[in-house]
Amino acid sequence: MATALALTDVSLTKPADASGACCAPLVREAADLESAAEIARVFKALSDPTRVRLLSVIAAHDGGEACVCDLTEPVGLSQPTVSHHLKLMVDAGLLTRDQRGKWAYYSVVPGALNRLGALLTEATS
Amino acid sequence: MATALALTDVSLTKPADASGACCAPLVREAADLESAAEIARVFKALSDPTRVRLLSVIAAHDGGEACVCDLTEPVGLSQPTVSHHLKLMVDAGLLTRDQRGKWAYYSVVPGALNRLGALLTEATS
DNA sequence: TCCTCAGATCGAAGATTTTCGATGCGTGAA
DNA sequence: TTCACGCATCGAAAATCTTCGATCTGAGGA
Repeated sequence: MATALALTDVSLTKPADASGACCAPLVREAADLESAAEIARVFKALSDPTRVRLLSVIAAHDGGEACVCDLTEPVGLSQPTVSHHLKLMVDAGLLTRDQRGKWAYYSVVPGALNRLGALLTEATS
Repeated sequence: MATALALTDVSLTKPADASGACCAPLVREAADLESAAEIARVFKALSDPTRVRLLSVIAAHDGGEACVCDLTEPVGLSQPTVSHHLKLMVDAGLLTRDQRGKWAYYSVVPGALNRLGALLTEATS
């Protein structure tokens, strides 16, 4: 299985300029099996309170990035658990990991949340 | 516990016209424990491929609504399983249920997906 | 080289989810 | 009233997820 199914894959599955330009991709037509699974995988990355907090803390952190040591205390979980959640979000294409020296810095993938939100939001203003 | 935590609750938690008007609510500041749990609960409703398909099929169906008998065949699962998934989405505030005669018609809550998408999308065009 | 530290990985325990067949409930028709 | 139908609910089995302590790896300093 592919380990790095980024959000770009989801948006590429259903071009925004398809037939009807009325609704959000999810609403426009019945999603096929494959794209439904891709979409669900990304939403699953945000389906846990701990991961929502991690994403939020990272984004609000200084410079838009944070290392694991910055994250264990805010969420009150062990280091292996935090590492596990971060890996899930990296695999989902929501976060990137950058190793600098002894530290691993995580940051939100630019545009990832926007692309995910566009799946849900109608095109009509 | 409250069974009907609709999406409106989520958006009310963090008013869009807060301090900084730069980013999406999720990114603006560290989400507290309570709102993170609320947000995750709604995303969890979309974290299963079957539920993504159900939502999509319902929205694309004639009149924007569908009964359970219309949904079992597209997703290829048993009637109790489909009923279970639909109940989860109703509880999450994504669907409404309308019983008419012997049939129960499900439809997407107007604006629910838009509000959810607004959580992810930056305010700046 | 050796030690320390940050973080990933490895089992494993417990909780949650997904799914089904069986059954109960309410509606409308006979 | 009785029957058939649509759907919800009820266990229960299997799969998946969350979490942890223990351990491994890799980088930097002494």
